[in-house]
Order: sequence, then C-alpha cells, then structure tokens
Amino acid sequence: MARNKHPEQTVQRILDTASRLFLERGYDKTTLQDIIDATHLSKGAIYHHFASKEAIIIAVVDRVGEAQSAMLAEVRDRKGLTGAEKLREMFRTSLRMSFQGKILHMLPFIIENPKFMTLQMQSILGEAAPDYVLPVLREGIADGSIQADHPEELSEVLLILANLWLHPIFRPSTPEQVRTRCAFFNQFTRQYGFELLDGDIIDAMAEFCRT
Amino acid sequence: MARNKHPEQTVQRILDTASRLFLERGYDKTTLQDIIDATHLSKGAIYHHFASKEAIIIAVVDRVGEAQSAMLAEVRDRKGLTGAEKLREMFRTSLRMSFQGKILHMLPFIIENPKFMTLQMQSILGEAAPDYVLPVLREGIADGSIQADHPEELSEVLLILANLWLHPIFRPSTPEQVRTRCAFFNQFTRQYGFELLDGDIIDAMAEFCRT
DNA sequence: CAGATACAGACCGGCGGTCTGTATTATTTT
DNA sequence: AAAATAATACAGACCGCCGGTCTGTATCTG
Repeated sequence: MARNKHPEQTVQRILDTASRLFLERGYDKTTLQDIIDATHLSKGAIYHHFASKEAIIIAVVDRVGEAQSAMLAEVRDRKGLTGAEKLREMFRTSLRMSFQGKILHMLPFIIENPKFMTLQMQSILGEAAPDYVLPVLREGIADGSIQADHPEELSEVLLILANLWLHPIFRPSTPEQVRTRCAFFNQFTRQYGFELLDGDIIDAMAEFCRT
Repeated sequence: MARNKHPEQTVQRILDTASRLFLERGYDKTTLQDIIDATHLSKGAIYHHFASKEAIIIAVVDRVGEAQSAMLAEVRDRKGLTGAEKLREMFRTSLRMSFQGKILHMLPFIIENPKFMTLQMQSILGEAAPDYVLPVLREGIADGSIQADHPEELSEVLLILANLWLHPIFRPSTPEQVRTRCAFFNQFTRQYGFELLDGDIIDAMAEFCRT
C-alpha cells in the first residue's frame, strides 16, 4: 500500500492501537514492534506520522485531555445551573467517562505508567483546577450554592482527591472500601454546602472494582 | 581486584552513585555505563549485587523509605504523648527531614522521575497510612485528642495531601501559595480536633520555595 | 512529469542483561 | 596443618532487542 488517500485514518489507527497496548502492558513494555504487528503497518509508516515513541503517547494523552477539557468547558459555560450543580455535573461526567471507557479508558495506563502520572498531575493542577473547577466554585460562591473561603485551594484538593485517591483505578480496592471513601469525600464537601457523588456513581465505582 | 572483604561498601557505593546520577539526569537517561564509569566498577560487579537496573533504584527508594519508617515507628511507640501530639510530631519531623536534605534529599528525583512517584504513592498508602498514621489516629480517638469517624480514610487523605499537594517540591510555588495551602490544611484538620502545621514548619516550607 | 506524500523495510548504535573467566577468601576434608 | 573444594567478588566479552534512521518505492497531486 502506498499513498493512502486518508492518512488521518492511519494516525487514528496508530493512536487507537497504541493506547490499547499501553493500557494492556504499560508504556515501557510495549515495543514499537508490538505496535507494528498490531496495526499491520511498517516502522516507516509510524515514524512518518510520529517523531518518536514518546510522541505517540503524548498524542494519546492529549486526545484524552482534550476530550476532558471540552466537556469541562461545556459544563462550565452552560446556562441555568448553579455553581454546585455544575460542579456535580463535572465530577459525575468525568467519572462516567473514565468508567464507560469511551474516552478515558486509557487512564489506568496513565497511572500505571508513571511517566504520565506526572503529566496527569500537571494537567489537574495546571489546567483543570484553575480553568474549569475554580470558576465554577466562584460562581457557586456568588450564587450561594457553595460556601468556601479559599476556592483556589479547594479546587486543587477536590481534584487531587477525586483523581488520585478516590479513583479505584489506582489500586485494587474492594467495593466496600470505595463506598466508605466516597462517603468520606461527600462528608468533606458537605461542609462547603455541596455533594458531588450520588448513588449512581458510587455504584458504578464499586462495580468497577469487581472487574 | 577480587574477593573484596567488605562488599557492603561496594553496594553502598553503587547506591550512592546511582542515586546521585538518577537525581541529576533522571532514571531513564542514566545508563548502566554511566554508573560503571562513575563507580569505577565493572558491569559484572553491579550485576553481582543487583539483579537489574530497576532493582538499583528500588533499593535507593527503599533506603529512603526505611529512614522515614524508622522515624514514624519511633514516634508511634513513644510514651507520654497524646495521639494528636504524636501525629503532629510525625508530620513535623517528616517535613523537617525532607527540607534539611539529610535523608530525603533525593525526594525531588522521586517526583521528577515519575516511575518512583508510583512507588512513593504505594509506600504512602500501603505502609505509612495503615502502619503508622492510622494507629496514632486511633490512639488519639481513644484518648480524646482526636475526633474522627473514619480514621482509615482520614489517614490516607492526610498523607496524600501532605505529600502530593502541600509539599512545595512538586511544583514551583510562591511562599504565599504555600502559606495559604498550609492554612487550608490546618483548617481541614481542625475539624478533627488537631492541627499539624505550626509557624516554624510553614516558615521553613515558604523559605524552601525561594530557593 | 516533477515533486510531494505515504508508506515499506533493511540497517544501526546503544542499551539492559547474560555468561564465562579469574583471583581471592572461606570451608571442608584428610 | 595442609590440601582440596567451594563460594564470593568481581572483570569484561558478548548478545538480543529496542528505538530510531535511512534509503527505496508506489501512488497521488499540481
């Protein structure tokens, strides 16, 4: 095959395959040969579209991040919701996305493969917190649905806890552990006047642990 | 040279050199050849003492962890302190250690080199929380110096926040940011009846940022 | 028909890791 | 106590594989 008319499909195939393999065996243990075999492409094809192996995973992570950011931006700019409602929607949808495997299904590899846990941290503290969660927190304070003295800190803590502590992807957990953690998290946010995790999501997280 | 009478010195030399190199250029970019050159040993010598390159860094991280654990165990088993006082001493000393560079001076590389951020997380959630912080929390609940319904969760959250969010090593922060984060952290713990960060430590952390 | 594009695949340097060899020390045997 | 044997602490040649490069080629575009 040569001079494919739709090279963008090739790029997507590389990205899809790579993210699957990274998820299955981790970044380091996935070799270029694995990607070549799985895509039925050649080394030349892959290096035609990507400058390096690292460029592939960065593209993968970016794709995830963009989907997340788009969702967060949409909720942030939605009309007719209180700040607390928006925040709830954000956490709800974000968790949903990671469970349904639609978009964040490779999040585990970001964690398991620590190189991108750092990227994850940066994206949480450098983008998600200040650009999406913080404005919504402020909105909630303004409309009275949230009470908080230090929204900057709160936005960071919420995201850190939700993503790095609560998320069962990090470590094997029993459904019971997940439920008590969720309860603790809700108890924490309740002092600021809102609650983020409802029964649905908690069930989904608990279910996720069983697999 | 052959049949050295003090092989333990060789092991320490490898560990010292490796941790320095990992700190300087990161784990991936440090090759075995670098370690060989810097230690003036041979590949055979290194592989005689360590099974793999990864085993070297695991040993390095372990050495750090053991110093921490020893301190935590000592405080945990000390007599004549309330649970809250012990907890305060634990966080105080742990932060001290990481600043004075005596023992945790290589912590930055653990973070910068993400492979070991995961190890760090595991050590926090798998060892520090259940073995040291949790018993002390329970002690505090028993002696009335701490009020908490869910000590398991609280122990994890305290450690995650202190190590991954509060610690200025993670990201460039202004002294002001550090102070407000410390205030937020203290406000968080105050609802459980104790406070962990006093002026001394906050000053030390703020000072740390300036360097 | 002259690039430019989209691959294919041989090739390469260096990396982590193995394997064999050797000098020295420790232990057992006689 | 001497000799034989085993175990230790290295040394360094060697290997397979991995990420990355380079050249070649078929197809498309202008």
